[in-house]
Amino acid sequence: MEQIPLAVIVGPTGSGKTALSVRLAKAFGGEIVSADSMQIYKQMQIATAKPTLEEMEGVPHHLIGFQDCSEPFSVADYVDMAGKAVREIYEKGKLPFLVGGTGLYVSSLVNNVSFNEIISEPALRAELQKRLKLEGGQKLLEELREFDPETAAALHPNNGNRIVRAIEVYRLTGVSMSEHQRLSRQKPSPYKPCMIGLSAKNRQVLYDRINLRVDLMLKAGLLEEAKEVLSRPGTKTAFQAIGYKELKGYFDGSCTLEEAVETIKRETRRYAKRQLTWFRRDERIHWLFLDELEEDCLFKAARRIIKKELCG
RNA sequence: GCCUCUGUAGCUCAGUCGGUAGAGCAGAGGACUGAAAAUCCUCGUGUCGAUGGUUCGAUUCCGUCCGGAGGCA
Repeated sequence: MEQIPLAVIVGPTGSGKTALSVRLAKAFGGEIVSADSMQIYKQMQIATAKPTLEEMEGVPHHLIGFQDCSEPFSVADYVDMAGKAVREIYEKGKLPFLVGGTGLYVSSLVNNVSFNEIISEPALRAELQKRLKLEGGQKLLEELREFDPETAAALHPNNGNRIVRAIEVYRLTGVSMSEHQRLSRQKPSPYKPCMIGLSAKNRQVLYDRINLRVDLMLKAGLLEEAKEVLSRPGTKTAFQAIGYKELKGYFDGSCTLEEAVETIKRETRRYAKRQLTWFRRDERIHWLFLDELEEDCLFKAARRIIKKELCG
């Protein structure tokens, strides 16, 4: 089976993925498919650092700003949509670029995890959540152990969400979570990925960029955007975005603007750290460091890697 | 000039009735399959301001010096 070449650019927030990927896409005649769980929303621009039209420089971008905050969205939807987008780009004779910082989305697509059946039931989940609150994680974890010892062994009693989900899966399908995971990895990936990771050797360099970017977001009108987003209905998922919920305290007077901004910066830094943890374990990634190479060299190095792996 | 308080982890501070010390925050590492910017786990050695003295032994007691805060003049 013919494999679809796929250039993948990952890295923590604030590492400069957008600028680099646009430049690469122009050099290769490519199009960009975003792998970002928050840039999908229509109403969220500034806080998600969504690329503007100018920043896109005419390069077509997919899966950005198409979803309403009040509509649910999941990895399964993502893999489905992104897979289609990648194939279309490829069939047009262009090189698809997968660019983003949501590790789960990237790996699910690249490794072709299949989420075929619809297995989610809000009522059941709500019931399990209620039980989690009343009976505690330990109790549910022991229940899970009876039909899925493998997943139970990997979960901590405090990680309620995962326990609930694992029980939900079994109740709805009669198949355990661990078995589902095995089945979802059966099909070989149709992609031939070339993965590039953008980061900084010195963590502080990345943190300085993040702090600066948050300040710029404020100047760009983050407060107004936050008021607007917070006043509308939104799903739990959409409201997880960093940059809005942290400002609630300022709006209702329980903290100063300065304190709220510090929280945004700190949460963003922690998020970047978690992203690094996620990406570091993928050995296919070629890492480039923005505090080691000038922007031009970074671009050339990335171009060389992609040429070698995808065009050679 | 005198008096009082104070100096302990990156920060804020506990504490050791003399046997070289621990919380919160910050930070670091990790996990991750339908909420993932979420959720969760693990991690604390630092000339206890400097220097003399007492002591088997001082971060702890005493003296001196150097920072910092306040009070009286």
